[in-house]
Amino acid sequence: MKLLDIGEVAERSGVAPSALRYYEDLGLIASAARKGLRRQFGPEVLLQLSLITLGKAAGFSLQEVAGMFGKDGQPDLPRDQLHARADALEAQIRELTVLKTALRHVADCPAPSHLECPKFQRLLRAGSRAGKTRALR
Amino acid sequence: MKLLDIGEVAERSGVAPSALRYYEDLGLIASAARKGLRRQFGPEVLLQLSLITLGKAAGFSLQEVAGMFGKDGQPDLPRDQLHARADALEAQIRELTVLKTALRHVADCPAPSHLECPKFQRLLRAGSRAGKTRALR
DNA sequence: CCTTGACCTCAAGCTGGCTTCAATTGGCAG
DNA sequence: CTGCCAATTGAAGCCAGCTTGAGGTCAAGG
Repeated sequence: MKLLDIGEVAERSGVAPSALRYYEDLGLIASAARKGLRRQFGPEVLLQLSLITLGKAAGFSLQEVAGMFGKDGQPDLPRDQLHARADALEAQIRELTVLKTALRHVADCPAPSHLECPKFQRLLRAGSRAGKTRALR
Repeated sequence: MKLLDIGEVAERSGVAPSALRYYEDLGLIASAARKGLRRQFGPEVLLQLSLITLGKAAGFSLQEVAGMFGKDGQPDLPRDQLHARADALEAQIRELTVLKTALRHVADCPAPSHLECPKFQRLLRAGSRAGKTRALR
């Protein structure tokens, strides 16, 4: 098994070395060994980093990502909790969709004041309902 | 037109008074008047706050939200930029969908190691591609 | 008129997620 | 063997987005 220098991991994953060390501190990833002082990472960290990056992009904190997938990339949570996460994601997706629609509406609707446009208001109300649902997590 | 005390706005919108003052500092909302020292808000701030809350939930910074909708709730950006925003949102939605699918897969697939499951790897690669696209904004 | 309590301002503090810096170590090419 | 250059550590710093605290104001009810 070939091991990777932190610099190489950084380059391949697009994650800065300082961030990688930070992740290691937090226990999100683990280095396989040391060569002298230097961390040597196994190739699997690249996949784990994809997972982390994806989770972050999805708006989860590092702690939350760590909770979903242990540092081995295995799920740490029971199935029902994972599904609950997925449900929360679905809710967030609905919210984003509302915002997207609202944005396109604003871009296209020639009404003078959007805050008074009934269509727009409906969109917003839908959004705030979604927000409340999501607040539960 | 009836004006609202900051406490009432807080209660109705679910946004803390301190946050409301902070938003005002940033120019995201404006108080219509003062009664003595006390801010008096027009009722339209409630709608504006929906917008702000929605934008935040969608992962935009306050600055970005401010850019999408001025403090009057009117679009501040030219149409094409608004559409560009909407496109970015669509990309983010795709990412979230990938994560959601990955999560459900992890919850349901009985494979011993997900990082080695081909289905899962495909999901992740799709996700990292999306991530690169989105990095452009 | 006096008290109460919601509001005010300004400054400092906090969390998350890193980055930067200074001082040091050590792998490896020549 | 030498010297370079990448990597190491620990502490400090930075930004966003608020919250908290101290000390002050004032509108309204009794």
